[in-house]
Amino acid sequence: MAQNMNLTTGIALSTPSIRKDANKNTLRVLDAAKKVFAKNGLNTTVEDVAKEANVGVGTIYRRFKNKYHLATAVSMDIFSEIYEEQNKISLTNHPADTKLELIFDYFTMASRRYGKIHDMSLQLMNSKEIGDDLQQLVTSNMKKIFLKVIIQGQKEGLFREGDPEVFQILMFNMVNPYVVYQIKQRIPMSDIPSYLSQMILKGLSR
Amino acid sequence: MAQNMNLTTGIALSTPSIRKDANKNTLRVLDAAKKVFAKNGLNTTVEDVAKEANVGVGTIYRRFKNKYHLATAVSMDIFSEIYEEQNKISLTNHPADTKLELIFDYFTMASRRYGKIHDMSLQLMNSKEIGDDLQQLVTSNMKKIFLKVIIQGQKEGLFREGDPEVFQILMFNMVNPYVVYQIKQRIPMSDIPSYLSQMILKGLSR
Amino acid sequence: MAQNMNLTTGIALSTPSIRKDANKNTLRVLDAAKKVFAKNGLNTTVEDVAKEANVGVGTIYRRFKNKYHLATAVSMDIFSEIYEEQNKISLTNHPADTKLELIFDYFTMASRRYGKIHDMSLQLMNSKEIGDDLQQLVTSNMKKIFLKVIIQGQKEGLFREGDPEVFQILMFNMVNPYVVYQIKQRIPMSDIPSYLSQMILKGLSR
Amino acid sequence: MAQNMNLTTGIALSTPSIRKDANKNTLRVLDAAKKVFAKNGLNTTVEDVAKEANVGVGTIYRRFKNKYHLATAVSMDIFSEIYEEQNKISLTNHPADTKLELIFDYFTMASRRYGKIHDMSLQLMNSKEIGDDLQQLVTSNMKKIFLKVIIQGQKEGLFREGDPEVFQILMFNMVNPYVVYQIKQRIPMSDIPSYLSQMILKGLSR
DNA sequence: GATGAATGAGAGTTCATTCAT
DNA sequence: GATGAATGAACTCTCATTCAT
Repeated sequence: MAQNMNLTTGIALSTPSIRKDANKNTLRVLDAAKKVFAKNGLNTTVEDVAKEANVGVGTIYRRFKNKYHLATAVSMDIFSEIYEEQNKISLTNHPADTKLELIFDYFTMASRRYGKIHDMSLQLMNSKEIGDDLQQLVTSNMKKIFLKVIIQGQKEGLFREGDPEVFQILMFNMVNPYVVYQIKQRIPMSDIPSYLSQMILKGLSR
Repeated sequence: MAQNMNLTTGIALSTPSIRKDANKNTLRVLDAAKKVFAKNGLNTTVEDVAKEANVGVGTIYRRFKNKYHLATAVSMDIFSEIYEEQNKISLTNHPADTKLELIFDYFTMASRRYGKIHDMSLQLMNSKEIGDDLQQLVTSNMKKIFLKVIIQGQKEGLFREGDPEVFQILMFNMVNPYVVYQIKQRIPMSDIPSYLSQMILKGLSR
Repeated sequence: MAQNMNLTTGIALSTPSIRKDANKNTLRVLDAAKKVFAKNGLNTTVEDVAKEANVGVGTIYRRFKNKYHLATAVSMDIFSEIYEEQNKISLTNHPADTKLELIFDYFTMASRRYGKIHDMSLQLMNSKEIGDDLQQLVTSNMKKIFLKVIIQGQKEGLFREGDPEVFQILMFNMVNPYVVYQIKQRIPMSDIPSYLSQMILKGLSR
Repeated sequence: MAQNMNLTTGIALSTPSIRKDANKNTLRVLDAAKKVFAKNGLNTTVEDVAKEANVGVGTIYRRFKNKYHLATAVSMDIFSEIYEEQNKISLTNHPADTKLELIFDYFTMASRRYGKIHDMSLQLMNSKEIGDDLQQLVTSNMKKIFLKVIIQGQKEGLFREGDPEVFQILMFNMVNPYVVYQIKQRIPMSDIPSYLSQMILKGLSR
């Protein structure tokens, strides 16, 4: 339980989703925060969130220890969402390369939809003090999916040998807001996932 | 060739001065800024830089219009350094794949050495208002090298077809501080470049 | 009879005083600001005001967008007060010359009592960007009273012909802190209003 | 000598004009300062003046003790200029009312031409610490002319009785930048002096 | 529990003045 | 004498966090 203790007021999470057992106000705050963080990243002020959520700032601080915990919760919420979708994909019967293609397709879209949150999450994850829970979620859960598919691909003879964890890191980081932002100025959004997955699939191929 | 050879680029952003001692001070500020930005990224305060440089804050503002201009100058300085090295590599007679390997080797090392500056630079480049000069340097110069090598590789039949600019974006972003930070917790630093370049070379191969 | 009495029960202003529906703390800030601005004019620092009001600077910025808005509020508050008194006078049945005498009497006293605020207000009013509200109050309301009385006097045959607006400007500016400051070094304060009004009444007489 | 010691480096002034005996650089600074103070008032920075004068800031500080002494010198220079002209007028054979008209004519024009300097001068004169020299010039010299003409007028039976000094103060303050600024939005510049002098002549008349 | 006013540390920036060259 | 780089106190303004109601 301790390991999955969430960031708010100690509600244990049995799964990555913070939304379960969350009280109504927590959800309002979370959704509002998602909106404003997507727009402004970590520069968002707590008051902005409060306004968007139609609650007082005090309410936010009752639910979340501080601004960074809130930001982390938002990140976790979104990554949970992505995780669940990707998990579904990983459980299908497709070959590894198809799975990766689908996974990237979804990831790219999400990365775009959530604006500066992806970026923000990376910042949080790399700031030792507060990034642990997020680290946990992404590492333990999300990355496991990438890993599973990579290993599957290696077994299927589709991907070359090499440390699957490192491959996973490369892939995970290949789709980031900067990449999406820059590529979309060259080619249509809809083509981005295919470029990405081809690059990765080729990169992994023997 | 000396450590300060390439500082001209960063200095271009500063208020030029006829006096030798003034420029010397600009270098002191720039070097100090490099140090503290590497450690703290954009969260660095101007006073931190001043302390590190043993100058008053006013001196910094005499040289650089504001904090972001200073940060940009630092970024440009470092990217210039990287650029020059990569340019040398690109001018050799190696085949495209070897060149990329060497380029990534150097890039990875630099990315690691300069800590949060790489990250900071990405932030700056993607913040329209202040990132223009940096954009310019990286886009016009550095990326051109990637581009040249990619096109060379395509001509040599080593790399597959596709928009070279997009490939270049993918490659450019593939080596970033998060990747390096995470990978180095799995494998020895010295192995990172080879993983990266293999991934990319494969990714580009026909 | 308290200082604020007339603000709640007095004649309604079309440009309302900020004191209405202002909460307790806003009034504390406003009163403190009045005190220190009277002493130091626009050189006053926000922290000075905060200290005098026994509140944090943040409180001031919560109430007033910036220092100039605060200064404007102070000016408006004082001019509102003066306006109300002058308005009362203008509504009496006295002949125009008597009215002017009374109006100037009050104006002179107020100008003296509020020290550098009168001067500050002039500065604010003539600084296009921030002086609009103040401009509005003074122009639309206060000056109208002068105007009304001047026109009345012209009708009564007491004052000579000429653009009443220009007369009004001359009168409005004739009573200013510099004048009062200098005259009071020559003659007793109590004699100042009579000198002023005689000068003006003569100046207007046919 | 002490009484007329000027503000710069102790050069004694035999007349109100600071320009006499002033070295070349002092004049350059003075003229530059006149230009920028006219535009920006006391907000002008010393560096602005230095740039306009094409000298270093150090040179300014060699010539003038500090910024306020420079501002005072500028004010004195301009008032000296006005003084000299008014003095000429006062020495003619016109009756007092004509003289006043001419004096005001010139004063109004000068007030307009020198932009924010008039305002600045008033500020300086009323700031006990630094305004003494200026006070001196204006009081001892300039105001004497007003005074002389007023007394002449009283003798000629043109003006009513009353403390001439107070009249002089009223007149001196009646022409100020705010008045001119506001009136010129109502009537043509060329009409302003006549309005002013009529107001004053009437105001003084018996 | 909810609110949002109050707090005040802290950041960026300016500029009068000094002083080494 | 002249220069202008350096200084740092001072100022404005922001915003995460607290706490009385």
